[in-house]
Amino acid sequence: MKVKEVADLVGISVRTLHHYDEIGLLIPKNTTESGYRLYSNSELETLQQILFFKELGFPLKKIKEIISSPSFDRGEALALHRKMLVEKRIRLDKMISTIDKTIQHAKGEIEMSNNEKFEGFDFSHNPYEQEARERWGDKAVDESNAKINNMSKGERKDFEDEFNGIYRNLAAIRHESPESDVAQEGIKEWYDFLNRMGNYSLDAFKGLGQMYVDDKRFTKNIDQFGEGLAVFMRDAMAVYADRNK
Amino acid sequence: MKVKEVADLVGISVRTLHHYDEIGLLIPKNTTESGYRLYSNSELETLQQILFFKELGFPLKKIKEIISSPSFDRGEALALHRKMLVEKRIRLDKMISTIDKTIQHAKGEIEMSNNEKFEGFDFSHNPYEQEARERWGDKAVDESNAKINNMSKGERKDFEDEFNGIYRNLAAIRHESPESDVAQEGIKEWYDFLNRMGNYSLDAFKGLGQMYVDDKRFTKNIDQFGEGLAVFMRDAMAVYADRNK
DNA sequence: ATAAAGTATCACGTAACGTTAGAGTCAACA
DNA sequence: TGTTGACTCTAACGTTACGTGATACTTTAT
Repeated sequence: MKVKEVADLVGISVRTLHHYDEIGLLIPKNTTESGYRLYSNSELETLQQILFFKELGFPLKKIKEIISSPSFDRGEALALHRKMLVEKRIRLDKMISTIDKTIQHAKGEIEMSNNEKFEGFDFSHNPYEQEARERWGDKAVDESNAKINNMSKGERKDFEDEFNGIYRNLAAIRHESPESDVAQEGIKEWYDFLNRMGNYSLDAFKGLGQMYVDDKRFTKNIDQFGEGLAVFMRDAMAVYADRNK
Repeated sequence: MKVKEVADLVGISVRTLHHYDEIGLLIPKNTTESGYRLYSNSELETLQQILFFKELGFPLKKIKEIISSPSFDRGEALALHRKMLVEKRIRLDKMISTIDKTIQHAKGEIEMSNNEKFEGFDFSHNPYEQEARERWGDKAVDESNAKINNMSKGERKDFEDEFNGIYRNLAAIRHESPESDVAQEGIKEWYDFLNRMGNYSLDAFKGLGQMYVDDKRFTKNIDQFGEGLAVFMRDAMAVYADRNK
């Protein structure tokens, strides 16, 4: 399919497709001899994913990261999309009921607090970030665990090997400065690994690091690999998060 | 209330409030001696309206026009908001069912056409424009009539006087060129008048003009004010629409 | 075969803020 | 009562996600 066909099908502009090509978000692999972009069926599916993420308020840069990640799992993404769309609908319902209340309020039928007037509006920045923050505490761990529990024995072994490998590596370099290249490379591995499990924003990642120190259960587990590793990781994770946002 | 209180309450940034002040969308009437912005309760309500319109995808410029219009009716706006939010929820439901289908499709359980893959995504530009387009045919007229029927006798008289005045003026200048200043000024009056009734986009306005000629019932009515007025209005309306978008 | 419609690549424009930067303000605490 | 620390101001440049031409080539329709 050529640009305009695609654009009309999904209700976006040709310029938008050009733009997605420019920034490397959706580059059609095929072109005619004359240089016309040709979109395959699979590229249409990717476009669908992109639009889902967009509807959920993700910036294009993030979308690119997500879908071009080798660990990107279409099925998982679809499930997440569904979940977030449902949440969005809940918010919409709240807004509708807020309007109904406001209409009554305008008629002088009921009282309304300032807080009530804005129910459903508190998208504090980004719904995804909100999700991420919810995952800070235990959710992320729970979800990771659930994922691990669903693995076959072989998969689990591979997983644990990789996990331990990263930790051992970090333990080995824990006396370096958290800003050093070697530390940042090690922590990047950790970040990438985590993002193959759950979905961590940089803020969430930073918060997670803080938790390694604040929550003694974590500290204890982590420091088994080497005394002071938790503190080192927290610092390196903070540096990593600040540098990459 | 001071900026940050407001910002935190509604979940937007302080910068956003500053911005709304800069562009004249929401200027707090009160300030402390030291120049701190102070938001009153009524300004909070205006902010609520602004955020509703924003959620519906209106650009700030349009929002400013709407809420600062002397004919802006809070009650009517709330009703419209409600309607559009419900529509948006319907679209969300479609997207959710599209996802469900896609998940099944991914499992190889069902077939899916390209069109199906994008159901719920066809926000061809702006949901508001869609509404406007729906109103082209008769809806606008119906709604205007409904509004007129709800008027008191005095109001209706004023309304008819203004209406007739505009038409008589247009009839008087119908031999000028549709591009002339005098024609464009006359047609602007008509556009403004209509927008005090319903809500016409420029495209809708242009389409309405075309209808004046296509639909003989309209032509007949309009030409009572002067032979050829319908055609003149259609042309002038098209020019006006094209120039102002 | 010639216009109309589609496509391509620059490249500048725009909307709605984000993000410093530098400086004044205010309540609270030592 | 001096000094933080949280908040506020204005000013101005940066950013995201395209919009909007301008100019030139290609394909489709008549």
